[in-house]
Amino acid sequence: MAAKKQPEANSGRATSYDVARQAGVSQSAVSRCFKQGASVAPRTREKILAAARELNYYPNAIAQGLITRRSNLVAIIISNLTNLYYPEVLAELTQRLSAQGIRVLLFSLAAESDVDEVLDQVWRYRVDGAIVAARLDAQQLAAFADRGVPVILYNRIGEGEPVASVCCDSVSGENALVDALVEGDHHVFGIISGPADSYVGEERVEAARRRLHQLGRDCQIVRGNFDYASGDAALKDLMRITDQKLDALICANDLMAIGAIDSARINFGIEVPQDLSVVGFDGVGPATWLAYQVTTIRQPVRRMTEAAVAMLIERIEQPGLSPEQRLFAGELLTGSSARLA
Amino acid sequence: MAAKKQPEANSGRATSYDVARQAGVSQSAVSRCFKQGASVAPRTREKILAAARELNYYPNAIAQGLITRRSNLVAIIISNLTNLYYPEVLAELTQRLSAQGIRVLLFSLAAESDVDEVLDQVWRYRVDGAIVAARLDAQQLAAFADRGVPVILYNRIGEGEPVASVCCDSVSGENALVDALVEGDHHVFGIISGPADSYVGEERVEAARRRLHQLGRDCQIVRGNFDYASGDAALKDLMRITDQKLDALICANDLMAIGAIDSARINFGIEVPQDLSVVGFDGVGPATWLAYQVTTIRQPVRRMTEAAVAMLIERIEQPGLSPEQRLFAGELLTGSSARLA
DNA sequence: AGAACACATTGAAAATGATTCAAAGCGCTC
DNA sequence: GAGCGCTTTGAATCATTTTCAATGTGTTCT
Repeated sequence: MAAKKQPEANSGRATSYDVARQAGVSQSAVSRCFKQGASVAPRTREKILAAARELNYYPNAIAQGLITRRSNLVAIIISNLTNLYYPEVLAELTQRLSAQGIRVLLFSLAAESDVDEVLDQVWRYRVDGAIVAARLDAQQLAAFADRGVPVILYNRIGEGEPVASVCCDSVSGENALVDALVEGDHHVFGIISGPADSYVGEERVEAARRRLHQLGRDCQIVRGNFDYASGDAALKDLMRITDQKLDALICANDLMAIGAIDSARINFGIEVPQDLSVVGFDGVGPATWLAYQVTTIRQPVRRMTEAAVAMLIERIEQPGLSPEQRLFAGELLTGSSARLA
Repeated sequence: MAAKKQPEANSGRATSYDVARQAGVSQSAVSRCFKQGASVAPRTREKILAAARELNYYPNAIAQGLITRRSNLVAIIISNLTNLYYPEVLAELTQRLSAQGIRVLLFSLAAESDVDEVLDQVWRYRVDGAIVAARLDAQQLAAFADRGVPVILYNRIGEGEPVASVCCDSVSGENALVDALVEGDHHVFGIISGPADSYVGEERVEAARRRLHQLGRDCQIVRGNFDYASGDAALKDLMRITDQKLDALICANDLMAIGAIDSARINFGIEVPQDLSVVGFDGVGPATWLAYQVTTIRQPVRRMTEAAVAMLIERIEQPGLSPEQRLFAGELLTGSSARLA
């Protein structure tokens, strides 16, 4: 007796048959007992639950998934987790999905080109849906559509194909930033872009450039890659190639804005915002740190993730739903990294 | 003909039976064809692969998991994703596990007390193993052991139970920091701790306190909670309660060190490191930013994640393995936030 | 009271999509 | 034609859901 360790007869974990035997009912009764809204007599239910507790029984989600064709798994495909903006998004998404009884299968890409390799795994696991914050080409989007796996794109829209998406509006955000800078009487503009393959990066830069153009301002664009070091490097580039004295710097995200601010202050002895105004995008944690207080656009992460999860679940439950695109306006955060009117 | 959209006959995705029919072989042949090292004649393999390609067939990992009792899923349970240190760890872990053909089921906890709720799901999905960077009590650890699910604790050790773990050595790290500060002729020490329920937080503070004591130095400890704002707040507390002029500040992580540095400089006009030396722990991204260059202990994230994944896979494959504890020494990063000898 | 009926419970069995083992098939050689 | 590999097939298995028919239970009507 004392020698026997595991409570269930078999070596492994208990199955619904074990519970059924223990409770003296049929296996299907056990199944119904764990299913919401199935008809089981109160007395039977109690017996079964007692047996289940005793045997430490937990329904096998794998077997459930096989028969119901619902894995209750959602793939989250995210390109660079290290970007300070994404951890917050990821945490929000997983917690919200969890609350809906959905599990997250995480795919973190080192490079965008890995996406095909992870898709292979996405298909194999028969996920119910996917939230993607990485670049998908038309063919990959079509693959999702063919398989009837709903996708929500996060901060990007389907290029070519119509796909459901949740985005923070780059255009209105950059407009607000540019307008504020122009009203603040800035004249020589620089832009630090994101990496070439970044959707939001290109979108933000293009929006800023266009608005500047509308307002009769010219600008110098240099490429960054969203990280701190590239903000520093890009500022150095700008200082080298700009003949007039740089006045205002628009960065495609906060991290580069911070890199540029540090670089200006420390490498060039430029006062921010007195001599140079710097604005970013995202509203990540460090943007609000005392040393920076970046003037930026804060993405409404909570509302966006909430929308993404809600839209995904809707589409899992009603496959035919139209590819709605939800655009959220960011909030202009007036920090002290820019001299505004 | 043109009206027929999906290549497979059924509505959904193709199964091995569909492929078998298409290729004119038995279903088990298809199975073997997708299994590494099974014997299939070259001609048959080709026929099958062609059929599979045509039908867009991907083996159903759910069904595989059911029969093989290997889900190829590993749970990663992580307490606060927003701590700047964890995204890097998470990205490394998922990529390394991916490379080994293992998928990540992510559980992100808002509070440590949620752990029981996610464990329920962990059991249901029959994960092959788990990597946990959250507090597990003896009972929860026992539950893993009972089910034969190997666990690797990340940056914490099993309290009571012996469990496999991968840690960065707090003691040697804090010793190095304290020694450097003492040699740098500091006298009035402050410590900002982590939240009460943080394992590493307590460990680091205790190690620092003990070393200071050994060297005949006293210290004032105030509580923080690992985030930037709490570094600021804790510094304010310290300034209020310390009667002598604070000389050296030891923070349980970099984020609080950065908060304290900003607060000292901006709220109190204290020069860092001239008037106050600040040290942290982790070696996260912002620690190396130009504005901070925190003197800290950098955790060898790559080696640690590599070890965690390797240990986990070993234990999945050989269930009996002993609960090894691997301790990694961090590297002292001599920044410019502390005045050292 | 007894029959008829609605209705909640229950259990047997099929189905889900793979792996795997024993047994049969096939192409050779001797 | 027996013997020997290598392939291939058929059947059993994994743990669940779900359908369908059967059983029981209580209510109402005559």
